[in-house]
Amino acid sequence: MQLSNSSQYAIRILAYMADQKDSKLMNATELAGALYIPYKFLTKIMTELVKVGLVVSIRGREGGYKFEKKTSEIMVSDILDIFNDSIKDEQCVLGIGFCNGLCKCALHDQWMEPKLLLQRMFRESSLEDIAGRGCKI
Amino acid sequence: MQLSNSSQYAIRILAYMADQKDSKLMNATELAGALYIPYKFLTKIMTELVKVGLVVSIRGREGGYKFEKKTSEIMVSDILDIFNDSIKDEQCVLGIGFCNGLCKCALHDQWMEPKLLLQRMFRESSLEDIAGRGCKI
DNA sequence: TATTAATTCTACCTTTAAGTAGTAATTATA
DNA sequence: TATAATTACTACTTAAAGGTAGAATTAATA
Repeated sequence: MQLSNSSQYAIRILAYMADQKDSKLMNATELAGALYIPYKFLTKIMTELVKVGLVVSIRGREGGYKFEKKTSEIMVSDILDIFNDSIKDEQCVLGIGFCNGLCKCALHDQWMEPKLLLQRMFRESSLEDIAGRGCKI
Repeated sequence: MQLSNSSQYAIRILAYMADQKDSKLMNATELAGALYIPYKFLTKIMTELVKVGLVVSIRGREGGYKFEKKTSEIMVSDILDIFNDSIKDEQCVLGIGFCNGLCKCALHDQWMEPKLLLQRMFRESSLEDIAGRGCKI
């Protein structure tokens, strides 16, 4: 019952970037060092984020990453979607494909409330919202 | 963001068993057939459940499985614990080892509410409670 | 006692997530 | 233009989850 490492890392990276006062370019070495994420794994994740258009990368010397979209427009749920890690409506907590009102799983009703809360939390929290919360790791 | 297959299967198996009116012995073939779970994988899971004392097994002809404890005393959280799938207090949603009041992750506060709901749901739902809910799959 | 139907054990196979390594491509700057 | 610093690409390795196969063990019953 947890997020994948990729999602966790991605959220931490983006929240860290969003927290930088000036929207300066940040490079992989810096991010990996600050966030204790394996460098090579971090660059792999960043490349994903570039591909989906959340951030842009500047290659070459003095290069790095910066946001493509405004941090107020990037929701945590967007990040989870990239790594197939979201909580969609169709997903049954017990893995039953056709769990719905007619034929539902044994936990369907109890699951509904926390599920809705989770969905809301992920969908309504933007990077701007969460940046700067807690410690910077 | 989901339970492991083992946990999902185990919950479905035990809920199904709990739903049988007479607490008769149920064998692996029957359970696998009814619940569309691979037979060999099901027996592997059942052996786990026997080892931790949730069910007893009767070997040999006319054998099968039945509950060791009362279904009102088996909580869903007990099942999740077996497969290292629970939502413990220490677990940070972003995987930070020391996420707590002093140094917390960016999602700490938002995560708190759904987390508590999930914990409560798992901890307070017994097999007796959920048996017979929804369809029998 | 032999047979049969059941669980259990051991070992293996497959797939996926997680992480690593090396090199190519790019670009600012000296 | 050469160099150094950066991201991107390709391919590999490792570990864990998920699942399979077959033989051993157990016990009821004919």
